[in-house]
Amino acid sequence: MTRTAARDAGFLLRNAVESLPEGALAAKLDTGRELRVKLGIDPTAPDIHLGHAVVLGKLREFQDMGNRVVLIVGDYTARVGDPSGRSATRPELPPETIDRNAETFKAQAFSILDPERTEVRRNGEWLDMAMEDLFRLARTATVAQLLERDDFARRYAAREPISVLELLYPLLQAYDSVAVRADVEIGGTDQKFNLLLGRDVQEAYGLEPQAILTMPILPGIDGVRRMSKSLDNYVGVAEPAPEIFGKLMRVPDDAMPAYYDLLLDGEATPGTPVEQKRRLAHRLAERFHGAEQAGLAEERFNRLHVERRAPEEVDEAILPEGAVVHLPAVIGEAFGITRSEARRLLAQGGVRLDGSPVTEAQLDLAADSLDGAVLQLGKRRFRRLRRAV
RNA sequence: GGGGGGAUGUCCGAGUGGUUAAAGGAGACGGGCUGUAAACCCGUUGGCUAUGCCUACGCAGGUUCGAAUCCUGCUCCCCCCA
Repeated sequence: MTRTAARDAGFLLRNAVESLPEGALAAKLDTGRELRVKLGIDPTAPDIHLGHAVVLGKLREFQDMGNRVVLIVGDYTARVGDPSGRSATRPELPPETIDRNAETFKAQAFSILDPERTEVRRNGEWLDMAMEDLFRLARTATVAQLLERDDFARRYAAREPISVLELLYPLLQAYDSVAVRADVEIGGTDQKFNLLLGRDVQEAYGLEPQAILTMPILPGIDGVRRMSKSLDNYVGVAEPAPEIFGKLMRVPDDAMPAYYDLLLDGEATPGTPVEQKRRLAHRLAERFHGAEQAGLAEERFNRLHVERRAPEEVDEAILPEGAVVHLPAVIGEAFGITRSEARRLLAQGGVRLDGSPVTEAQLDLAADSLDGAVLQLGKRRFRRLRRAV
């Protein structure tokens, strides 16, 4: 074993959960050849978020050591739905949605990965196989083995439905490893079972089994559950800088260390919690949008939440026609909420016009008086009103 | 093939003929406070041409003055036996 290989392996493992089998990763690195490091992502939602960024960041490290990343866009497996960590069967997605997501996904992934050392593949290339080939694949595992998996075991015990299709999912993912001849496969800890199964299946197909590497799961901005689009607790890497900044400012204080560990490489975190969080928000906004945008995002945040003023740039909303307009209707139109919601917000003092709270008594207003005014909903939703032309 | 259980609002989950737009919780939103869109406290949470009206408890019918609650058919799900 060369010292470089051992050192690289140590570096790669520093913030990982585990790599199996023991020593396999170092041995692969020791071969000195360009390794094929696989990551599969199902484009069930269009955006890459910080949870993905953790794993993609790890792949980038592999690339920087001269290895090749094989990014598998699971256009085919997305139609099955990964049951990992799920308590229920996923809804089916129409193929057009999957295609669209896949494209956005690829583009966003390159904000982290080095395109020169990345091979992007869609697993529809090989998973759209003949029944005969599926038989061969299906023979490589038993039902008992598949039911070993945590989530299956739990759902089975709780008498919740598990479709045969879902049961098949891990095998399909495993077959990806065969198809691309992966040397290493990366995933979150929730992927451990699938990753390990990849080894068995590769062996069954006469290939050298991959080493696996699992990364911790990044908590979402609720600080509790995993970051995920469907739980709506995510920060997308393609979101505007002010969104990234603001969302990160609301992660609970005690979830901050996880973010620092996994996204900022365990960088030291001096200062009070607010200062730490500001730095976290700034650094990540900067990573995806550059220093200037990050600075502007922070200024905007200060303006909104420290100084309590409207931002400089406010989207416009057109007033309904007529000399007199009904405020709930204006609010509803401008922010895309129902009029009933607008009325409730009014009742709760959540609506301001040019900074002053609006009371329920003033529901019908002259359109002229509203032209150019800034309508505010809560602390952070603003629209500048314009008369209909 | 036989038997049993279930489907409730964004989600989970009460409710078995009448103050039920439907308990409770989660989430979300608003307000207060502040060190942040943290924490904590309070409130709101179907829609609307709004002191009222409309829609809603898997789907379609029916019984009744009145149904989420009873009956019939259908769809889907779960369990047990074979």
